[in-house]
Amino acid sequence: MAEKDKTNALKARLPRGLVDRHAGAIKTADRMLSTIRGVYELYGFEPVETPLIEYTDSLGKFLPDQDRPNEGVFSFQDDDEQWLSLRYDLTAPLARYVAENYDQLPKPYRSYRNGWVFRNEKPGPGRFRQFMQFDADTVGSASPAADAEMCMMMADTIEALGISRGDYVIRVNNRKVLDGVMESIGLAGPENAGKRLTVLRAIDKLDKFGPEGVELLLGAGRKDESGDFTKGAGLDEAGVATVMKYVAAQSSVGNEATVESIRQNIGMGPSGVEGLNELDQISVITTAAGYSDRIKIDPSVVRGLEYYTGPVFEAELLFETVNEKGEPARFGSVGGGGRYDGLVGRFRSESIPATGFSIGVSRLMAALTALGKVSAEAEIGPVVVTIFDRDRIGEYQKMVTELRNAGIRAELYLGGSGPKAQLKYADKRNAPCVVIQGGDEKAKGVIQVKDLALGKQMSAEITDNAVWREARPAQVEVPETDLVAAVREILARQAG
RNA sequence: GCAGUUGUAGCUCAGUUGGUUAGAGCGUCGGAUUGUGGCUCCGAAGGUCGGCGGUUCGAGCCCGCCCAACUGUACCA
Repeated sequence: MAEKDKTNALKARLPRGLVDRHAGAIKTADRMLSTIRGVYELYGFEPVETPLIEYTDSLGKFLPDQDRPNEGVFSFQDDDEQWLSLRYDLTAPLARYVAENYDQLPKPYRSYRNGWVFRNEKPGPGRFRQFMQFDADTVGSASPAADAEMCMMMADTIEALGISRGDYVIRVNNRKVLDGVMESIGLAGPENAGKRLTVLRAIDKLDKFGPEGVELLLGAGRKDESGDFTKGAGLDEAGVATVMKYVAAQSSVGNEATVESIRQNIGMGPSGVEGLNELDQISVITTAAGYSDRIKIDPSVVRGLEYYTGPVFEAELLFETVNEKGEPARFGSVGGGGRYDGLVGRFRSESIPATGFSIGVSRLMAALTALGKVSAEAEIGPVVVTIFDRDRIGEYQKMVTELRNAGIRAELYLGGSGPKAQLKYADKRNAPCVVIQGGDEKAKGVIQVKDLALGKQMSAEITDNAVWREARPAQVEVPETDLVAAVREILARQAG
């Protein structure tokens, strides 16, 4: 049975839509999170954390049906048969938390939190089944000032992360205005709910397909590039014209002009007018605060279709980059949010207004990496102490401990290979230097310290291997007692 | 879900009208150099050709079904 049965070996594989994170990505993300946290704290928000698992009904999902219990969310049954789910966003759990602790919390309650969320959907480029969000919410304020603050905080956060003004925009709209447009084309009432949804989705596609695509989706339908056909909303000509006019209402002059243009061009009922008034107020507040160049009212913003009840907003990156394959890629939306006045109220007899937004940390990080705003380069590894005489392993460990006590990252080579492999290992670890003490050095009471970065530079000029080995480039011999000092010198040289 | 494309070594890919033992580059490991990361040279390991069935004297190649991945689209609470 000496031979391993390869055909039965377990295949190491990661489920689709999930990723492993290496050291560099973790450190980069930590720095980002800390930057975001700083902005939220500055605005006066305080942290709160809820678990990854909630009762399924708390998340707003009906009981999973028995055939496909995991449609959209990852769900499972507790031992008391109650359905639990992995959270798919941070808003629904917050609503549950606020409702459950309502009496103790200050109102309005302003909080932030970050964490992993899970969606059981088909993954795609920039779309994962586990990803991180960083949310902030104000619960208990119905004022458009709360919505305006969210927009401004989003803008500040994006800039704090190193994205320049002009490379992003916060687009703002209002669900009540969209409802008003629906009414004006005769799609009011419950019997038109399905059609309204189709129209809203068509509007939402403006930045993806352009006006032509939206027009097709409002009418008969649209064929995608694989030849598959998407059925349209089937509006009549007048309806299509009204919606297209609405979508085109965004003014380059300014937010007030955009609102005015909608007001003039689309006749809508009281709810739509209320929405426009809210947009006006947001516009006034953000302009007064000096944000009018970054926060734009945009009639085509729709956002997720379920729980938003008023203003909705979306942070979009405007620059283009190329992906690994050299194709042009846009990052698009990296965050969004809106007012959800009904969500907390589901748990209570009273209605509780709330507004908030969410930043897609994973996607934003991809964008920042592409922009070169975060370093993608490997971190400096530890100093590696090599082992040349196996029976003196205690002495090598002592050197490692000495370095650690001096506050220097260091490790003992723990593998079983020879000197060459040990140097290769140190190289792969991106070690700044290695410590070497063979029998010769031991006899003299000295050690060798080799600067790997400098050695790499010097190797470019040495073509003959015998010379390369003989020269022992970038290597210094010092008394054992000078170990820490010699290593420090190399670290200082590399840092400078 | 729907549509299209693609599945050959760890990775990127060749593989002729169906014809013997399926190849290359990179990577990995080892040696030249048993005490030194690079370069060079030499060598080795690594494959049920996505799976099952069919046609055929013979299938990586042809046919059918299935699976998976990718892209688009839909959905995204």
